[in-house]
Amino acid sequence: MPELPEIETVKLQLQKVLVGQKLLSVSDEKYKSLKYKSVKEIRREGKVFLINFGPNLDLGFHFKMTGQLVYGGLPTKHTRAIFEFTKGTLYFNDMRKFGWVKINPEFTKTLGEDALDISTHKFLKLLKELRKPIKIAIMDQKIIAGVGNIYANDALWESAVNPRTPVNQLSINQLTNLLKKIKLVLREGIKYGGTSLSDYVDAFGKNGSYQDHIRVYKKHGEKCKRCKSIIKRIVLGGRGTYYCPKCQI
DNA sequence: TGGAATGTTCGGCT
DNA sequence: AAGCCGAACATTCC
Repeated sequence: MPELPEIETVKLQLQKVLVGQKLLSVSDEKYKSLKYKSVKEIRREGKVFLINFGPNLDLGFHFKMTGQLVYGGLPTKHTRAIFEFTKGTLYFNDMRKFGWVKINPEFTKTLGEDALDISTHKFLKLLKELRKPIKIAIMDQKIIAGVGNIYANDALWESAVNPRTPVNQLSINQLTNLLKKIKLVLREGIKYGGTSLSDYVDAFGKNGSYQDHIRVYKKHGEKCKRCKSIIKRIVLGGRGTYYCPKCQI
């Protein structure tokens, strides 16, 4: 469950059911130090999901491409870790095995400020000297944390900026507006419970519905919702990139 | 069959 | 230094 809105959706759901519960059993020895401890807090840092069991004791999950964190039900063919709490069981499923589950992951220390929280001032300061394409910059987790391919494509379409434009060629106004649009599409993603195009399901195994509101991601060959030109696909930084060649200059 | 897939990291080249 | 590219991770789907 890849990007910020999907992790945030799971976070909001599990906050309601997991806080206060005691961890009774774990599927792997490496998590045994958490046994019989209670969940103090659930939080999200960028695309990382964290369960806190006390001072400096977090269980962190990264879903990478196909991870799922499902509360209740039964294990599946792709279940990689199981955490049994007093009132229910949490399954970490990951078909492609790129994801990870770690105690106190160091990875979170490398993350930039959260995409939903970063100020315009800080965003401009971090970006304005860069010469790399704007899409690469906003997906760089060390710069801002949480934006992945779907929402990066859609935010760039919303702000009418070409994904390939070098950051230092964008005006202050364009960058300011882009940050607004990044936050807008992320909030919309959360509102719709995330994007379920392939593997993502929420903490109760249900699909999100942002896929019904996507602007350009994977829409190549279709008409732009703004100007009716045909959406184009290119590859940028090794990732599929979708944009309107007419209104995203 | 080949290519692509919501993420991240690493090595190598310019 | 900064940026770019391809490969790697493992698996499925079209």
